[in-house]
Amino acid sequence: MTNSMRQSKLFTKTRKEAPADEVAKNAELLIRAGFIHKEMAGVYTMLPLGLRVLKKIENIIREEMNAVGGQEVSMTALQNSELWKKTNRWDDKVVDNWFKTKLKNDAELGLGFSHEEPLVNILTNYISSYKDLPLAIYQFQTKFRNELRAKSGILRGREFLMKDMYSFHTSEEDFDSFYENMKGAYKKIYDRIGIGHLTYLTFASGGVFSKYSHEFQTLTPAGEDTIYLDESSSVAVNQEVFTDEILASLNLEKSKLVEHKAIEVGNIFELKTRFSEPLGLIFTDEKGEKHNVLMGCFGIGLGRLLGTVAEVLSDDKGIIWPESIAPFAVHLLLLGEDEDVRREAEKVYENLLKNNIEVLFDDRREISAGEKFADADLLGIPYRAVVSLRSIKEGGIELKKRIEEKGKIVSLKELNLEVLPPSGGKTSK
RNA sequence: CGGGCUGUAGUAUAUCGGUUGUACAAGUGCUUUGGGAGCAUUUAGGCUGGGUUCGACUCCCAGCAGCCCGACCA
Repeated sequence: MTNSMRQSKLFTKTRKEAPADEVAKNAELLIRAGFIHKEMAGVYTMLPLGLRVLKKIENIIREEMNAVGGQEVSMTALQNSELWKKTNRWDDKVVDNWFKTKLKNDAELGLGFSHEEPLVNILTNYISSYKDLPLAIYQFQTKFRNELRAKSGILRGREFLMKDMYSFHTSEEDFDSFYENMKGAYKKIYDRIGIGHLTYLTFASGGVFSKYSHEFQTLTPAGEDTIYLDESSSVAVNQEVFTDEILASLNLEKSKLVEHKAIEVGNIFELKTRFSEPLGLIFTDEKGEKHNVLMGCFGIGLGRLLGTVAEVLSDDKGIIWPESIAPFAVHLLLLGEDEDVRREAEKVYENLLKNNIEVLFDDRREISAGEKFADADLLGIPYRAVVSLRSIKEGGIELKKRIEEKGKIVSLKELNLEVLPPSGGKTSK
């Protein structure tokens, strides 16, 4: 990914009007700002700016997955139906959101909505002893889900990029300790992406695999889920398991819980031997006895995360990207047609480039100052640096944070110091 | 999948059973340049297929597409 870009060369353009066919704020803002393009209902293309954000989210997740010992792979979207028949997940009555297709010879294929089956199948080639375990394997991969109804803009699509990790263990104890590590890793991800303060660990239904699962839910009225939050302990319960029995088991008092709408931004759960058994993923222990491998599954939808940030971190003028995932660190604006001012702005641009600071340079001619400001607010890049006759007269560059009302005049040197990425916030061990 | 609503230019909208109007965007020229500029000029539109009618973008039917509510959602 290039470090910088001239806005005059960027093929996307901002729009003043919201698209008529989007009601969700996340899609409305992301489309107006030119981050995404709607291909059809629930299917969105990533444009240059959106892709930059997505890649940054991906890298944050990758760092945290590697920190807990994850090994990255990339599995196929096309799925062998035979494997899924062995686990009884091929039938449309069992999994109703399959996209299926056929080879020329009429053999049936699926487009993966999840990847337990192929990964377990791969590992039967490599795991035979307790010495081969534990393992945690993950990927960033496009998932296909034939949703009956796509909705909420980019939050619930039919095709989306997902990080899915699968873990493999010899014992419940080993699984449990890894599961706790993953809770921590997920928390770090949400903190680093800038929605940690709104995101809560939530008890949810366990579906067919186990009694409960855990979701990470980000509070916003735009959410599809309803959760009940205990603010003192920061623990929440999804409406789907909101029963007296479960509240009691979690030591939660019903009267203290507050109802919220929330977006599910992550889901972690235990698989036990649901897939290792039918697919024959077996290890031999120290005594020479054979057992099915125990598994866990850990998912995060990246597009949904991007949409959640747009939904939650925005104002009436546009998006407000956190520095950690902003498409660029600085939005440099050149105002006016004065040649000296232009030379000065070019100098600032070159200097930021040299210092490896990601900058989007609005060098466009024939665009009014007001329009450039409106664009800057809409795109939501954390720092706005203005070079104009006025800023030069006042002694330099006007630097303003997206979240602030007023800017200040800084020198080129001060600009570099100010916009350098924060040193903290990297992966902690 | 049940229910409801909607399809007019690249975008957002208006009117109309009888030559579709406007704004923004785009092109050209001039002016303007600190909060989505001005003047002039040009380009560009009725989802698809049937039906009713002298005549359909408008009414009717079907299809397709989109949105909303519900159901569903490892």
